[in-house]
Amino acid sequence: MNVQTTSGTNLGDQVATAILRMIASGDVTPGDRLPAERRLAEQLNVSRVSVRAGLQKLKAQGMLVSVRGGGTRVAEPDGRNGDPALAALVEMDRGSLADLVDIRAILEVWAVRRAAERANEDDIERINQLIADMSDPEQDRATLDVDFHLAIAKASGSVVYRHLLSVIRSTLEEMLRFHRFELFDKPEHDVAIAEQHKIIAKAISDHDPRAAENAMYQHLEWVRAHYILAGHTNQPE
Amino acid sequence: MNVQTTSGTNLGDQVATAILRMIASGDVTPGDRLPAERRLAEQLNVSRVSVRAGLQKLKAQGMLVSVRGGGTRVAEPDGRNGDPALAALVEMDRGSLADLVDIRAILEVWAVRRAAERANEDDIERINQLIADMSDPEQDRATLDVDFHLAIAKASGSVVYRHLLSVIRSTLEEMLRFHRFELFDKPEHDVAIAEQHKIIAKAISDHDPRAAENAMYQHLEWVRAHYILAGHTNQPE
DNA sequence: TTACAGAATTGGTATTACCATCGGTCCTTC
DNA sequence: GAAGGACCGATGGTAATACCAATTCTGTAA
Repeated sequence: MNVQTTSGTNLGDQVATAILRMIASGDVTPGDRLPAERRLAEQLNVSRVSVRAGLQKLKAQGMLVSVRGGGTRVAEPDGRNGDPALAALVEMDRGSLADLVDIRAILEVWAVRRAAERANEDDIERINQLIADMSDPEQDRATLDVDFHLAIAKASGSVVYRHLLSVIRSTLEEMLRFHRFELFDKPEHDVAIAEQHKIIAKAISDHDPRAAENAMYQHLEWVRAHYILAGHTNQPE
Repeated sequence: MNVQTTSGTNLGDQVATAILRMIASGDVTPGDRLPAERRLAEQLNVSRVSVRAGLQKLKAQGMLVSVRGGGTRVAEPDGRNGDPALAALVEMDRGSLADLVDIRAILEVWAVRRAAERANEDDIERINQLIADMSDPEQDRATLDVDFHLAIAKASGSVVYRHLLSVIRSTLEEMLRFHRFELFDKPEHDVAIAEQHKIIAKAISDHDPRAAENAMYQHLEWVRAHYILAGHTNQPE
């Protein structure tokens, strides 16, 4: 096979699109190991240098993972890393942190409406299971909270949303961690949050988009008021 | 200088962080040309292969731009290209194209509300100027339409929003172009769109967030009905 | 001063070689 | 027969060298 059939200016990019095609066409699925570099070089009729250039491009985007001696595999769609450019922007302009929280909120509201519309039995079961787990004092609250929102993301049935959310979420977490925001975990808050989560879960189970949207909005407003931006204004320092 | 001082497992990543440091410290600013690959290899005491690996990582993230014979430069924070991972997702699941349009819509609604709240004199003047230009048959409609939305993005005063929008927009355009969607440019549509734009512009000028939000929502619904998804369902082919 | 030709610089590709790590095979041992 | 370990091949990572293609710089001539 000759790689020249693909468009692009340099060979590395052409190799990247060739690999991308393999993934898009389903020849290799997440978790699969793709052909060795030397073999790819032979198949695509380019040098190993160019193959590595193409692979490195995809690895930098988090689509592939290589391990020395073990091969190169297609990464799971989850666990994508954040957008470095976005992180840089937020870093340069601290005020935009509030915007990021804001935008994430409207995306979550959108997602929960979709989830109420499209959620299947498995999704609903998963969500209700998480709600039940929250009554268990043994479980870790923070993890359950994240899982709850991830379950909604999955129930929304939109890979695009899941991707955008993961990008925003990781950037958000990175920034919050970097600036040492304290997320005071008061026990009385858990009760309120658990109650809000229950309302959201019920709306999804009932397939009531309007109610779900509303409940999520209320929840996020509550969280914003009590946690992240408590005492912080929107002004750049 | 020895690059071993930086953390990381492979040399390419260490080179990348070294370059990142140069940018972060202000040694090189956007637009500047950084040292040639051979020189970097010498300075960092690694081979040119490793230098290229590091540079390619940053280039894949859109932070650097190389031109054969011209050198490698730090990219401007604006003009970032889209998210390849997002494009790949949409490519794999054509149905998510509708989601992308949907999400862009709610982001635009959010932005126009912010614009109505925060727009300053310059922003409003710019927007009204574009509205005026739309009456000029000499001007290119498509360009003006894009500029109009960009002007609103700027007026929103959120760099985060501008970044996310540019990511989504470029992916959207890439997909639409790739699948050869026809954007029928009927003259009678121009009149309707111009009218909708005027309403949006007025709401921003009046600093009326509610009205702006509403007008933008109406506009995007109209566009969706008449253009992009006309005759296309949410089913993968 | 301007215009152009040529040299030097720079990123892109190919080839070759070797190292570090992982995976599976095969042999030993109990 | 099963368990453990040594071994060897495969694979990704790094290096050195050479050459190509495109750009940029430079010096000369008009």
